[in-house]
Amino acid sequence: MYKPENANPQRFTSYVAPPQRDDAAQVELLQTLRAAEARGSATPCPPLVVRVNEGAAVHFEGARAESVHVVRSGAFKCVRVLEDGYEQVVSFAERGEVMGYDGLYRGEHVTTAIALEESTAYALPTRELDTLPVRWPELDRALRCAVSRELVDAGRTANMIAAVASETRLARFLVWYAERAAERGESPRRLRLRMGRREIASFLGMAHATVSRSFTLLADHGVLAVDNRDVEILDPVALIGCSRGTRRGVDERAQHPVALAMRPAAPALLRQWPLMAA
Amino acid sequence: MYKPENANPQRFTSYVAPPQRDDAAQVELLQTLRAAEARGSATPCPPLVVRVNEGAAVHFEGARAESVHVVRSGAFKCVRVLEDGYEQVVSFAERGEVMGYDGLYRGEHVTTAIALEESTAYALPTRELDTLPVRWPELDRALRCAVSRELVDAGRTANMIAAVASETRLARFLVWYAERAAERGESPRRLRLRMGRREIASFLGMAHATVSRSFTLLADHGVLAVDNRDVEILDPVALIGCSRGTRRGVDERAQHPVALAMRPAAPALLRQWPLMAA
DNA sequence: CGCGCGGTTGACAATGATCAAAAAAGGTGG
DNA sequence: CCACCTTTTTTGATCATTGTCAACCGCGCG
Repeated sequence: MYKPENANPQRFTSYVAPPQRDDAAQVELLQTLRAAEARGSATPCPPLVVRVNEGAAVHFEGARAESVHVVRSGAFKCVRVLEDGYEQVVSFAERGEVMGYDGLYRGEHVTTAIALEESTAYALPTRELDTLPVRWPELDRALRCAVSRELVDAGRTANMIAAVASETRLARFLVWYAERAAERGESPRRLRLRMGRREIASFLGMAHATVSRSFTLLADHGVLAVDNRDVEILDPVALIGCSRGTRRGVDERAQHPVALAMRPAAPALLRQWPLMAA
Repeated sequence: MYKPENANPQRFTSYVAPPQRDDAAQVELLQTLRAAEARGSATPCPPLVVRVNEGAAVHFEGARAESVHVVRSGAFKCVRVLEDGYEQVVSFAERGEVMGYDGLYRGEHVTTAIALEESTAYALPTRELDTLPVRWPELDRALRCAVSRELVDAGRTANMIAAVASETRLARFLVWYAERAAERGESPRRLRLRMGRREIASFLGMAHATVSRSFTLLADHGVLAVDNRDVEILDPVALIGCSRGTRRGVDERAQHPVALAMRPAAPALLRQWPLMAA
């Protein structure tokens, strides 16, 4: 999915506040990583908090992996710039998600983590990761869990990209995004996308024009109400149906993919989806 | 990428040897996880070793995540079965790679790990993961590193699937596969694919017919010698060129993608590729 | 020997990438 | 507040790529 139009890699001229030790952020960090029991016991290592504004990066592809980051507020995209300058979005991260853990393997970050808006992140020095379990067992456990979640998301990402139809890809993306919103306690129906069409396109492995088209297609069928980056899910059942991407039967050949997806999805799937509870 | 032809999920009738504690496997496990310094210090937790033959699974999607697995020998595929029965291959794992770590997040495995041939794996009980750092620091560190590697691979996977041209996808897959072979000390030029065309297709998000076509295409151009699952890389430079998937310029429109990829790749990229050393 | 399976190849329709341009949104300065 | 610029998004038109269907081949196995 190379698009030469995208050939100007972002220049990181934006302001990056120098990281500072922040005692008050201790409990926060643990809570952010959604460890249920965040005991405020004293730890010898108050976390670093980094503040960046839109377009700035907390770590760079190829740079020594000195820390792993946890999103505290805002949103990030993790990208790799390919040889021809195309910016491949590998993942999106919001509150509670880990970025840069993949840098531990070789000691170099393999992605650049760029803020999509004014954001903050915790920085966990990789040096201190070895001793973390003894110094702060709860955090260690929470971090493990968060990394596991990254792997889950990676699998889902593959699942999104691998889908045949472009509407299916977008539908899966939206379902995923809505679930994440629900997990953060936000509305799973009224979504505010933190990223542009081009970034969604790069993430899903398609042309940005096709992303746009898929949005309008779903909107035309009454599944979504799209207002730029504000997306409202009008018909969750249809969206899920579309995300399931069932192949058309031979006899249904003439019909439209989206129309076909309108038939109700499996009840089991629906029940476990937060959208349906709302 | 749904293919109804693939709608018969594997029946797991194959033999699975009951796991057994194996004292002798202690050092092995550490070495397998490629920790440089594997001290043979006594640990209170001799690893479990599981033996499976082709088609059998070490863990199932949806089952309680009681252990994380590390491949000791052989090869595995990690799959998710979608609602319509299509088997999506999420990852391939060979010696030293971690499977099922994504199960920690929810306590349930999200993939089924199926052996592609007669294989063995270590099972690390998730219960013991909390105390692992104190009981066996080296292993903990090695495991962290291996998990990090999984994340790196996940990013590369996305990179493979997201590529536009089918030959590019396959080329990236082969480059990745060759690098892994090299890391395991095997030849990076003579590859034995452990998986079938259909599994490659599912992994790369394309139709199996297209995978087959891409193989023959690369073979016709002298890049590969393909004999079923035995693939020899005849022209590494061309393969890398193809994997870089540079878009054709406007004037080169008439030429064939593979032919265009024949031009030499960036020296920096080549130097760091194990193929070129051989 | 026939059967089934995995792989290859052919033909065809259609999806989506690409090129291109218009329209909308956001930001800046008068 | 409006004109003006840039960026993002939408929409249009065209054509190659690839998914789909289907036939065929080679191989191992019962």
